[in-house]
Order: sequence, then structure tokens, then C-alpha cells
Amino acid sequence: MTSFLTVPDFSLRHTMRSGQFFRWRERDGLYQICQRNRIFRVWQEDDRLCFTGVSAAYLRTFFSLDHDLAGIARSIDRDPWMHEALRRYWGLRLLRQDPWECTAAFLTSIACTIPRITRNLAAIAETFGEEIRSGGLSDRRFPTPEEMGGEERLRRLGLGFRARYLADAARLCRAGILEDLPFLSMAEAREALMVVQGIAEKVADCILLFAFNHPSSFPVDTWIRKVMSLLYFSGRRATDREIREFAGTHFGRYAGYAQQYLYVYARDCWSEIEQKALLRSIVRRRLPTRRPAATPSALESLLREGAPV
DNA sequence: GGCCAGGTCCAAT
DNA sequence: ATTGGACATGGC
Repeated sequence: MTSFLTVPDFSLRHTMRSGQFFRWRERDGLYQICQRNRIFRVWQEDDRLCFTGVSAAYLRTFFSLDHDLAGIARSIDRDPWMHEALRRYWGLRLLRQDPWECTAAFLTSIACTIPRITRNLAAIAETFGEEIRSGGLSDRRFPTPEEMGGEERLRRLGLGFRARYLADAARLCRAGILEDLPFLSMAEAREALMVVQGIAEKVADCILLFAFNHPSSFPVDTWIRKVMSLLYFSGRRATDREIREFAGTHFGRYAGYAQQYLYVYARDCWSEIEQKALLRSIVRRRLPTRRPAATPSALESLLREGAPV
């Protein structure tokens, strides 16, 4: 049976395409998702989120519909770049995924492309996960830590050096290291996660952001490093720590949302951003000066040489 | 064929 | 504290 939820400020498509969650199948705007033992389908008709196979309360949590996105957006909308990212990807929300699956997913993501992450996770579910049926739907559950294959079998699925990380993480999860994390501060949870081999700062920050509802967590991956250096450090290569600290002060306590919008914006529109940044740096360098060099003709010649706009 | 991918670990400064 | 290379695999 189909129900719906009225959801202002939500885009299912942008949320699903934003590289925080990889185990969904879509056809004609209909998404099928499996989390733990639930199988559900969702699709969006304007401000209605239609769904089957799950409760409204669960969806509210999973898609963070309880977050006041309009208010969050106002708080991170601190500069023209973020303004543009918010405009283009409006409705993108952070998820609250199953912690173990999210951990496994971002171990799998290490130095990997999204198509391959998706493929690897599908192979893991197909090989080790139980097939479940519910309400006429069938899907593969992501394997529990108990069901997860060992290093050798994961290697044979093409996981490469990540196989050892995954096997080790499964072992520690069986020992219960994720259990207490919801009750710890973000810094404490981060420390606890980084005990696992294969979880360093970036992966830990992803887990905090995408599973544990810590919207100030700011994962610094290759794209964020590249786009932040260009837009906020005038092209200089900044350290990850510098980037995180800048993000915290510039975007505030919802910096994690800013990160996610910036990530998709950079990933999808990189060449355009580069050109705009170049143009803006030229204009900024020229405008404050009162020298004759700041004449329109000088600017024009600069643009002709360096900035294809 | 070299380089890069939602990085991490380890050793050598 | 910072930096370079190794680590598997696949796509361009």
C-alpha cells in the first residue's frame, strides 16, 4: 500500500546522487532501498514523498526530514559559491544510514570511484547477504558483521587492499565497537572509529556525517581538498586540518551540509567552477587598484588570454 | 602506459 | 609534524 509524506525542501534525486549512499536501484524515479531487514520503495511527486514498505517515521529519520533545511541553508549560505551550490542542489539532505553498512561502504570507498564502490558493495551483498522478501519485494540485505566474508573471499570479489580493512572492521563490530558511539561526543566517536585499521580522518568523518547525525563533521576527500583550496585558499594547497578548521568557522555547526553541497557541485561542475574562480580572481585583483592598468581594455585583454568565458 | 579514484599506513625526514 | 611510496583494481 502506498502512503505519502509532505516534504518541503527535499530532493530525493539529489540526495541519492550525492555519493553518501550506494545501495539503491532506480528506475523512472522509483528507488528501491534495503537497510537492515527493511525493503522499501520511494519516489517523489513535487513536495510529496511517496513510499511503500516502510513507516513514515523511519523515512523521517533515514532522510533527516526532521532537519530544518531552510534554516540550515541560511546558516551556511556565507558566500556566492555556497549560494550557488545550494541553489543548484536544493533539497539534498544528509542521510542517517545503518552505522555498520555505512562503515563498510566507506572502507570500500577508499581510493575508489563511485561506480566501482557501488559494484563492490553489490557484490558483497550478493555473496554474503541474505535474500529477504517483504511485501512482494525482494532484495539482498547487506551482510551483518557476522555474515561478512573474510579477507581472502573479499579479495576475490575485487576489493583489493580494502579486503583486510573490511574483515578487520567486521571483527571489531562483532565485538561491539559501534554500540556506544551514539552516546559519545563527536570527537570521542571519531577517536573510537579511528581505532579500526582503514578508518582514518576522512572515513571516520563520513561515518559521523552519514550515519551518526553529526552535521558538523567535514570529510576532506580529493574533491573537497581541490575545491576548497581553489575557492577559499586562493589556489594554495591547504592541509586537511586547515580546511576543516576554516570550514568550521566559515560555515558553522552545519558545515557537514556545506561539505555535501560543495562536493556534488565540485564533482559535477568542476570546469565551470575553475573558470568562474579564475575570472573572479582577475576582477578582484584589478578592481581595488586605481592604476591605469585597471582600465577596461586591460581587463579585456586578460580575459581574452586566460579565461574562456 | 601513466594517472587518478569520496585514503590509509608506514617509514624516513 | 610533514611527506613519499606502497597498496589492488579498473577506467580513461
